[in-house]
Amino acid sequence: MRQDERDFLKGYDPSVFPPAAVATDVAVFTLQEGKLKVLLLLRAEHPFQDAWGLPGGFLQPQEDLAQAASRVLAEETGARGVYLEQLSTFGRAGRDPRMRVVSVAYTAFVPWNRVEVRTGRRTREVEWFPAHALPRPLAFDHAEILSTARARLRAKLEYSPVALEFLPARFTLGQLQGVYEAVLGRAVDKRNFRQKVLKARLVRRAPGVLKGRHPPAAFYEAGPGAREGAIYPPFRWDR
Amino acid sequence: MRQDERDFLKGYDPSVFPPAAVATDVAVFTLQEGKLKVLLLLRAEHPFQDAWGLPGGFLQPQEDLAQAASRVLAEETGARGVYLEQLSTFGRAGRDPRMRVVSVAYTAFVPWNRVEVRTGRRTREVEWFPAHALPRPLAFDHAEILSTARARLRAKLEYSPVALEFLPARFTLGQLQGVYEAVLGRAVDKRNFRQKVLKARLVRRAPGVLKGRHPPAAFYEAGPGAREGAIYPPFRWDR
DNA sequence: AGAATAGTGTCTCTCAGACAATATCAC
DNA sequence: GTGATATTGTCTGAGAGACACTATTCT
Repeated sequence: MRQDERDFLKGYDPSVFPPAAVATDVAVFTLQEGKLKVLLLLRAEHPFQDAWGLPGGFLQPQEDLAQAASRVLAEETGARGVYLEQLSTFGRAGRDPRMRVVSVAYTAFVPWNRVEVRTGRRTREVEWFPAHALPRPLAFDHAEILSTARARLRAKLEYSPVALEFLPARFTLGQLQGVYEAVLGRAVDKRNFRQKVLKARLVRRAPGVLKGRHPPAAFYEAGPGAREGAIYPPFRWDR
Repeated sequence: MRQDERDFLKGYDPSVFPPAAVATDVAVFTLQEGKLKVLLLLRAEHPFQDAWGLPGGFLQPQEDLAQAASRVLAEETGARGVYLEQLSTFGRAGRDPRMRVVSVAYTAFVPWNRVEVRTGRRTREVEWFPAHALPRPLAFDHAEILSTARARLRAKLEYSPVALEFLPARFTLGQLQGVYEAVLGRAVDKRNFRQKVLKARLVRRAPGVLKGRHPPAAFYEAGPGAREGAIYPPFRWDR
């Protein structure tokens, strides 16, 4: 071994790497029947066996954090191809009864019915719960993670095009308005809403109409103002 | 051992906790001579010996993440009593040549001269660098952490009272405007600026004036509109 | 016919941003 | 006196938000 190689390794001392496992938890939101819902699973194994919790698991050696989150989500719930965004990291000592675990939480927003959900590994059941009626108690500090995630979602709604992530490529303005109303938890004025999303170029007309139980509604799609986390003009509706 | 205790431990299997160390890195910003600066240290040990990098270190067994960040910052730079905010977590495989390390990054914004900085553990020098003239290369992925931190700072400036964190309890409007100009990197109109911060109640008049090299400037302090991360009316100045 | 939703326009008020001249203090 | 900074007000244009009625489709 050459001198420079020895120097290189000099900084490695196992005693400076105290044991803390790295995990990831994933909060997936969707909109179903006009309500904001979260994907939870009934845990089949300890700890917190038989409690509901977020999909989660440990980081594997060669995996990036986002990859781990994506893999864990797929393994435990079957949901694939979901775009995940890092939320925050939770590492309170004692949050996992087994040992010190630091968990990097991710969130996702998906159109209802775009993800296939099934019961997976370490899981007894997988189910969408209304965000305002979660089962209690949740495993670990998952209640805290979820409340952080909801706060982030509400904030992002006002300055980013997140709302579109809940919808398929083509949607009606009524559906889009429904997303805002469900997340914000209040009604918004239809005329102001339409005027604003169109002026901001958040959406633009797409071909076709949705024939529904009543008058046909025009389809819209993401507009040029909705490019990847853009939309600086903040959105606020009514009071 | 009782059955329930055995059940409890059943979930513990060392093989599911692959070795990844948890670390923390801290990006401290300040304003000095009208320029945004970052606190860096010259590393005295491997890896990246003799390169500049952020203060950082490993999580200790009983420590919360924020505590670890605070301790590491104090040990390596002497800065104490700094309010830290979690930024994001960086965990790309290979970001540390020794082993897999996941780092939870924190940021802080401090008034120039409110922190005592000195050379500390594992450190050869500690110095403030202008944010737009950083030494290269930086250790690990610290360049990426810093650019994320700067982006976050710029965003927060517009909808939160972060700017006040760079200033002492009493300050002049000229100083406050200087913070905005340094972070945004452009000039803002003095009249619009004053009108806006006062109308938004971000600041209010404090007793006294600052006698300087020229006309005395009135002191101001944080106003009722500046309570902990509030200020929803987004700030934008000029173009 | 009735229920449910789609679609549409105007007004007011507030705020963002452009813009310039005078007073004060230290040297 | 000079240089540097403090302080002050008005106008215009854009956007937020309040507000109500008609048309369509399905049952």
